[in-house]
Parts: sequence; C-alpha cells; structure tokens
Amino acid sequence: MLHVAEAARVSVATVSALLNGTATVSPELTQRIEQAIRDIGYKRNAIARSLKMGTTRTIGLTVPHITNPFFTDVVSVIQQAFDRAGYAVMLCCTDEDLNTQDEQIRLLLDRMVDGLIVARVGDGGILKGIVEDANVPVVLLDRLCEGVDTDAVVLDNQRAVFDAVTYLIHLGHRRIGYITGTSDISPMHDRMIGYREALQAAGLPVAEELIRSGNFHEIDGYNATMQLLSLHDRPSAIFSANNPMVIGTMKAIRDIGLSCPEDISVACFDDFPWSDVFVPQLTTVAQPVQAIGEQAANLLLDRLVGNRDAPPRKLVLKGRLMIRNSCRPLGAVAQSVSA
Amino acid sequence: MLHVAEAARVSVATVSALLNGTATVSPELTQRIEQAIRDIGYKRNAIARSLKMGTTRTIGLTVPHITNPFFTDVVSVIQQAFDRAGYAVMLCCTDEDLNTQDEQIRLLLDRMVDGLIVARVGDGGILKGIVEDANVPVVLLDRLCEGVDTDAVVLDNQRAVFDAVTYLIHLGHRRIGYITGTSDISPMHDRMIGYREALQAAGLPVAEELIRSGNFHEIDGYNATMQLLSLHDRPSAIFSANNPMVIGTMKAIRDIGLSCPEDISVACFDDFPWSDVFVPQLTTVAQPVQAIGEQAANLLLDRLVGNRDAPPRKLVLKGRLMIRNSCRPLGAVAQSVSA
DNA sequence: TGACACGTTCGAAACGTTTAGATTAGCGTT
DNA sequence: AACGCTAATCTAAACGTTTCGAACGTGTCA
Repeated sequence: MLHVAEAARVSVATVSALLNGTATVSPELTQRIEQAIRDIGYKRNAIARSLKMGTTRTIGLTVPHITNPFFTDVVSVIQQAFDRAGYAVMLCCTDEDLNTQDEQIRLLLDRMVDGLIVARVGDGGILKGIVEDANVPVVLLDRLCEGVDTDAVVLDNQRAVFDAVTYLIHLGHRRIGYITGTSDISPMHDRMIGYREALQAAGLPVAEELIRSGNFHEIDGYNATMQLLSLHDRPSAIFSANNPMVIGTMKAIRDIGLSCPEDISVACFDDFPWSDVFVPQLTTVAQPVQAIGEQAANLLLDRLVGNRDAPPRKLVLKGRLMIRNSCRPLGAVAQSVSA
Repeated sequence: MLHVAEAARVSVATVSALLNGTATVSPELTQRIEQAIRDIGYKRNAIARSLKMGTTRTIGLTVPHITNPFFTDVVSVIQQAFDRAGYAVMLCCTDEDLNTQDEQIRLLLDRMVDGLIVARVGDGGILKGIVEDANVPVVLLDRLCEGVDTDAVVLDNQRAVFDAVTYLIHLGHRRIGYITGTSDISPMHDRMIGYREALQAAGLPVAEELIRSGNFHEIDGYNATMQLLSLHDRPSAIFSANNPMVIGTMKAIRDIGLSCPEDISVACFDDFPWSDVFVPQLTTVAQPVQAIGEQAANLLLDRLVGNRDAPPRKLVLKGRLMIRNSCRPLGAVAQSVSA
C-alpha cells in the first residue's frame, strides 16, 4: 500500500480510504490510485488488516470424520454458506479423538478465527472454557455437549430411532439387534433411548445381549454384527446407528453366508446417494443435511454480525424414515403392517 | 505479550525469546514469565506473528466437489498430513466452476496462505499467473493444467481406462458405451484416449454415438445412460468415467427396467467403500487415494521448507482395476477370458 | 587495574494495515 | 479582509509480534 501511495503521490491513508470507501476521495486521486494499483498489481494484505481490525473473516469447522457422507454433505453446505458471506472456512478432522480435537481447536483459535462450528468429540476438553470465555461464538453441530451452553443444531435422534424401530416391530420383528457408537456423545445416547422406548412401547423386552457398541468405523460394525449373528437366538433385524458401521454390518452378513433382507432385515442411520440404487436398497433415517448445514451457518453468522449476547438457541430438526426394501415383514404378523 | 512482560517485570523481547527459544533466558526469568503466562492465560497472537514473519502456516486446498468420495478421501489424507506438520488447511469447493475457483483462490491468497493445492477446474483463470509469480508454491492435484508448469500428482488415467475397457473387451463386449465428464480437464481427456486406444488395440471401431458427456453430476450420468440405452443397437456394457455419474447410470438402468449385470455390464472410475457390499458389486478403477494425498502434501511441504526453485516435479500414479461382478462375460467369447 | 569476552536482557524499529484527529484549500458571508 | 464552514487529504499512533543491535554485569586475563 505504501508503494501504491508513493506511485500515486498520495498518503497511505487516502489509499485505505478509497479501498474501504470510508471517506470520499476526489475523482482525480481516485484515478491516480487505481492506476497505481493496476500498475503495481497491488493486493491488500489481509493479515495486516486482520491484526488491526481484530477480525479474520475466517471460521473454524471441526468434524469427527470427513469421509462420513453425513458430515461431508453438511460441510459442503456450510462451506457454501460462508463463502457467500465472504468468509473462509478452516476445516479440521478430529478423527473421533478428544486430544486431537483440543489441539485442532487451539490451532484454530491461535489463528484468530471469528467463530467456530464444532461437531464435538468426547466430553470435557477445552470446549467448555472457550464457550465460557465467550471471545469467539461457538455453534455445536449434530452433537450437544454436557455443560456447554451455546447455540446448537441437532436432530431429534430419539424420535428418529423410535420411528425406525417401531417400523421394524410393525413388520413383525421381535428381536432387533442394535449397533451403536460410543455412547458418550449425545446422538448415540438419544438414539439408544429411542431404541429402548420403541421396544417398551410395544411391550417388548430389552435384551441387553442384542445391544453392541463400537467406535464408528466399518470394522466395528463388522465385529458387532458378527457377535449378534453368532447368538444362539439371533436377531431377525439389525438397526445400525451410524453409516460407516452399516457397511460392516452388510459385510458381516455376507461373510457369514446370510442375505438381506431374506435372512435378516437391516436399517440404519444416515442416508446416502447410493441407497436406492443397489440391492438391497437400504431403509434409512435421512437427516435433513441441507437444513442442518444452513441453520448452523445462520446461527453463527448471526453472532458474527454482532448479535452476541442473545441467549443460546438450540434447533432440533426432524429425521425422515426412508422405507426401502432391506427390511421384510416377518411371518404371520405381516398383515398388521398394512393396518 | 505486553501484559505478560509487565507481570513478569521483563521486556517483551525476553518473553518472545523464551517462547521461541531464540535466546537463552535465565532460570529465574523463565520461571517468572511462565508463571505470568499461566496467570494471565496468555495465548500468542498468530496473526501478529504471521504479519511479522511473513508466513501463516496455513495452506489452501480447492476441490471441485467435496461430496465426491474420491476428493473426500484425498482431502482427509492431506488434512492429516498438514496437521502433523503443524499447518492448518483452508478448504474451498469450486463446484466445478471456473469463476468460483478464481474467487476462492483470490480469497486464499488474500489470507496469505503459504501454499496451494488445487484440483483445478477449467483452463486459464488466474492459476497461471499465480504459478508464474511464484510467490506461493502450487501443487496440482488430480488434474494438470495446460501451460501451468508446477508440481503435480496425477493418475495414469489413460492406462487405467485402457485396462478397464480391455477387460470388458476380453469379456466379449463389442459395443461399449462411454460416459465422460467435460473433456476440458486432463483426466477426462486422458481417460477418453484410453477408451479409444483400447478399442483400436482390439481392432474394434470407435462408434461416436456410444460416447456421451455430462457435467460430473448424477443427473448427467442418468441422462447419458438413458440416451445410450435408447439406441437402436444399444451397448452391452457401459464405462462411466466418474463416480457420481455412475449412480445415475445405475438408476437409469433400473428405471428402464433392465438389470446389471444380466442385461448390461457396468464399470466405472473411482472405488468407494460400498462397492463390494451391495449388489451388483461394482467393478471399478481404484485410485490410490492415500498415496495421492500424501504425495501432494509432500510436494508442497518440500517447497515450504525452502526448496523453492527445484524444477517442477510431476508424479504419475497407477490405478488398479478392482474386478467384481458388475460385468458379465458375453456369449461364446467368454472362454477367452480365462486364456 | 584496565581491557576484553561472554551471557543476559532490553529498547526500538519493523511488518502492512486502519483510523482519529490535524491540516489544508476552497468558498461563501459579513 | 477576516471569518467560518465543508470537503479532501494527511500525519501519526495504534494492532501484537520478531529481531537487530546496544547495554549491562560479571569474570578472566594480561
């Protein structure tokens, strides 16, 4: 900017005023300055600007896994929203690990992000302190956090799983296997409640041996399913509470020589583009990814334009059961489905 | 830092020296400073540091679509690599649009990223100028760029498609439909050459009506497949040069009342976790995503540690044909497969 | 005892902006 | 001719670091 100022024979203040439109500058100087900018190929240094202004127009976004299609879709929506608003997005994957998450968040705060959207991992960590310091606004995505009172957008997980399991029950299934992620994050906790309540509402017992948990990865789903299928009285249906794990479920079913839905019905959380193309077409709980991403972005953008001390807002969206053909009616009870 | 210095009754220079280890500071002062840092909860301002040092320890990464599993996987690997090296990653999606890409890159450069990894879109744009200015090192990912001479890591697309199509020919297929993305990006161009050469090598004619192109999305694959299947003499196999488009292909096959592989064989580019779980299990060309991501990160990191004026390096990796059961042998010629 | 080296610490300039407040010029009033 | 007003421009002080070179105290050697 100094060079531009010299070339245009004006002060840096005038150049700055012109660039920011913070004061009127005469047509003549405007012309000289613009010419100088073109000649020199000047680009304003956003770092210096950030230092002075105290804002970076950058936000941080952390997700557990970027390869999980649910997060991919949401990230994509969020990125677009902030792009439109002139913000850049720094993306971090915490790999479902609390220490990594803390480190990533520190990295982002070091870089003075203006705000944070976090699909958190584990409980505790530095998140609580950050929200309480209230220097940067934080929006929780997909997962709430015990004791952290801030904006959030989540799914009604309990209801969604309740509906899905109830659907399985209506099909005549009585022993329904349930595969969950680690229960220390709110969606897994809520989904589990939905599962139990659906059984109870139908007067069915909750058999603990039908409940398995794993660490969100395909291999965990595989192992859990193997265990379920080796049970003496094996389940006739399995609900998998997470997308990557259902792949493991399908592989286990195949490897053990069974087939879906003939031998065992399968439903799972999170929809994906392939679901209705391949066989079996999976019955899933679809999350409104577009809405989730947009709402999260809106909540944060609202804070960024200055609405700092409004009370925390919590948005709860509804999932949708996408009924396809991976679950079959069971025996005599099949009639009750149409009822 | 000023506050810390005051609290510890030392100068800011000493605090800085301690924090960076650039000079020895006595045990006594070390102790006082560390105490003050803890008391105040001081965090170094990375923006001010960047301004002074001229480096942000942040890199920019642009991809056409983050929902395409190939890019998702690569992004994930790259993110991990830079994370390990203490760099943050700013991610941008260009949505396969040149203007968006230019805007995103400008955004990243404004923020003084230390380097850029670009899965480019379109030709031209500001990329060329940036590489020539040579202020920030640029690594091209997946796609080369006419006239832009810089580090790059790409697949041997031509060979990969040659192998896949040759496989189809060995199965006895003579009329093989080919669905490509817009041909102005190098992989699509190279893949097309691979297709043509495979046919020619087998002495088969290249029928132009069997070649369709679209804009990378599912719907484009759907439309292209519909056209192919409506041909008087329709193909017995289809190769789709991109992952999202093959979903469209499968939907079109289903909607038209055919099935794969009984009525029509399908193979495509890019592998994904689902490929061998559902029916049909898709025969695909798998890219070495891990290697691609790591190599791209390494190339850039190497430039960042100062190796600035080594000549541009171009890494070409090999794809792998994952033979599953979405392609069936055709009639009498089937015998020749085992040969 | 003075000169010198060495290890520690500090003062101050610089990085490239923004911005409050000072300055200047032009112009109409009285 | 002196005055005030407005609009345009400038000067200089921040923002929070890093870093160069100076300063200081202490011990060693001639």
